Amino acid sequence: MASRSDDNKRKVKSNEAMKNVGVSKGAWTPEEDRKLAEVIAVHGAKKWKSIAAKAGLNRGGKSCRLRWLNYLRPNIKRGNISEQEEDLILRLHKLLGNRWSLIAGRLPGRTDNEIKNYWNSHLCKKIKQREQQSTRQEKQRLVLLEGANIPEENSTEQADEEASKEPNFDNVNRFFDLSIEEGQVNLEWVNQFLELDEATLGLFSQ
DNA sequence: AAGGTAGGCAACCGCCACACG
DNA sequence: TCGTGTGGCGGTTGCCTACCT
Repeated sequence: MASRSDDNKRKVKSNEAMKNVGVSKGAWTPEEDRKLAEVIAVHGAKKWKSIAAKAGLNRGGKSCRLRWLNYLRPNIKRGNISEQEEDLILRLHKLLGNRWSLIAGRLPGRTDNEIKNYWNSHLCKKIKQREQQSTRQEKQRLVLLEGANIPEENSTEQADEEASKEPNFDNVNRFFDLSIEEGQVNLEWVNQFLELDEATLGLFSQ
């Protein structure tokens, strides 16, 4: 049974579709890429709706923007994400969560879309494997502690509570505020936040 | 060789924030 | 101050390809 919100979504969707009547969708052709790049070379990458019109493209402004940012933009790197980049993505994701554009901002030549895709197709699995492994290790540890009757230093509940804490976005926002000179920001907390133990990192270098 | 399946990735969708008149 | 248009973002979809049976 479809919910009311589902119905609303469908209505919105059909309205969107009506707005886009006559607008091309799907994969971009080399010809479209060429036209888009030419117009941006002349007029710059702003006012995407007018860029689409000037290029004579039957595309929406959003589509043009996405194509430019994710594919046509100069100095863009594609594929072959290095171990260093992967490590940085993992650390930044731990710090920021799914704020892909911010993460991409710290990886020159990489796009938010690429990083998001890479995360969803590669790193997500690694994280799950890591979690399963650490759960197993924790269970083994508890069994051993129980057998030896040793009191725990830190309960799993406390650990879970720590892990579920929201990142401090005030600090995060300051870190990514490029208007602030680096020297003015105390980066000590970043170092603390990004410190992963060697065992954790070791799992990703295997 | 043909059909099925899973993974990767480009592109789209919908929401939100902001600029501008 | 309000309404509208546009751009930016994260989530999601769907196509293509490689691999498996």
